[in-house]
Amino acid sequence: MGTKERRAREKEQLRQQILVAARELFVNEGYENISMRKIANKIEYSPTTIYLYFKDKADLLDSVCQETLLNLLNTLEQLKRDESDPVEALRKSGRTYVEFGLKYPQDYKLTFVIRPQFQKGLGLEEGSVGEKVFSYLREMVSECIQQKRFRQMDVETTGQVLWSAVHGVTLLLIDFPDFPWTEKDELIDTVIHTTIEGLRA
Amino acid sequence: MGTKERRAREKEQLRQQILVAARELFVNEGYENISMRKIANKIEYSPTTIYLYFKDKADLLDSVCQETLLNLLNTLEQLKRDESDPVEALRKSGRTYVEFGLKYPQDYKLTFVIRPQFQKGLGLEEGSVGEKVFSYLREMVSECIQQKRFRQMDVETTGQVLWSAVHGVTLLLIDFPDFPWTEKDELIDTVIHTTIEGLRA
DNA sequence: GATATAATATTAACACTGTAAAGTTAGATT
DNA sequence: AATCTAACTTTACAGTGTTAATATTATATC
Repeated sequence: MGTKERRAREKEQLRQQILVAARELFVNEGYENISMRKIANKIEYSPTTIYLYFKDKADLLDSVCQETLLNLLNTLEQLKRDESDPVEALRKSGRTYVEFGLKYPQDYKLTFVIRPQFQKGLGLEEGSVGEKVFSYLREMVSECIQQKRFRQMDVETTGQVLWSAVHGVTLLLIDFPDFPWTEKDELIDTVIHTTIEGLRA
Repeated sequence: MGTKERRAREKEQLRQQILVAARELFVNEGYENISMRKIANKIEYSPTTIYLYFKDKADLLDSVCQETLLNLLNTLEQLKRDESDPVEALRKSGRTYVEFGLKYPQDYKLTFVIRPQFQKGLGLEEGSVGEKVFSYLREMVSECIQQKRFRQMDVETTGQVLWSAVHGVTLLLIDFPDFPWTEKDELIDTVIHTTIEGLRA
């Protein structure tokens, strides 16, 4: 009989329900302004039910962030296909990365800034989604170096330099929205362009 | 009579005492793990006394961060003097900035990541310490452009690109200490070097 | 020196937090 | 029909930021 399967499905459904509610609340009101009780209210369960699905609030955050990373990975991988020039591909990926961060600013902060504060292990372990995102970057960079479009530098270091640049501009734009930035798109393009020029052979 | 002055001095002393205690606790255990009661315990006053000196916890954080910015500004300005080559001066400033962030990682995060979450106005207003830090950067950049060592680009944009790079690498190193980074000093140098190369004329 | 005044600090309280432990209920298995 | 088990809730605890009311202390005035 399929009752066990149905039950398992229902359980997974509630888990998802919690995740959806938590993400929406975290994103709209900030992680520290959201209590387990508020999440519970939203899904119409008692607060402690959440603890049957997630170890604690940090674990719930963790799961929300895993989803965000998966989301980011999918967004990036949609690009990869149609592009012969590896440098151009990298530029586009950079833009997409920053745009993702700005489209979901709170998700981005949650994943790359808030979560590390609560969760020690950074979620970039072998086989994790985070690791896949970085692998994606590594491959593109590797291509650029192999085709001698970039200086013959360590692939890892090169990737990390690029990550620093896009991460930096993303966070600055998110955190200081009132700062008199250069027009946003221009700034993003310039950051990416400058970094890529600096890496050129 | 100097009693009024002495009183004012004493009041300022307690204010400082609170700030010192708050910074130490925030930095060692994280902003959200520190309660007003814990700060009060440390200085051996009742919790509500703090509210006579600071509007609320966010305001207290704000003041701590102002000090951090002043600290950063002083550290940077100590460099400025002895350096004829503006590009080299900029490189050194970049290194100093990142090193400052890594030396006081929690202070850095508090100032540039946590605070914006609570305090809307970013503390870069006219005449503020934050504004002075950015002015410092602007001047160095301006020098590089005027001497045609950099591309003839907008000074503001150029500064923002540099800020993105150093901010990015600083935060990544702080937030993901377990990531298999390239050797730290090498990474920092490469980030700064790459960005500067990308800006070169 | 006694008293009024102002500055400073404290106590008590409120509504809320994350979460552990124990209690309840509904459905499946025997 | 009795029992077991998984899912969920109730209750409780120790701690949170913050406000209002109160108490204490130090100074100024008489």
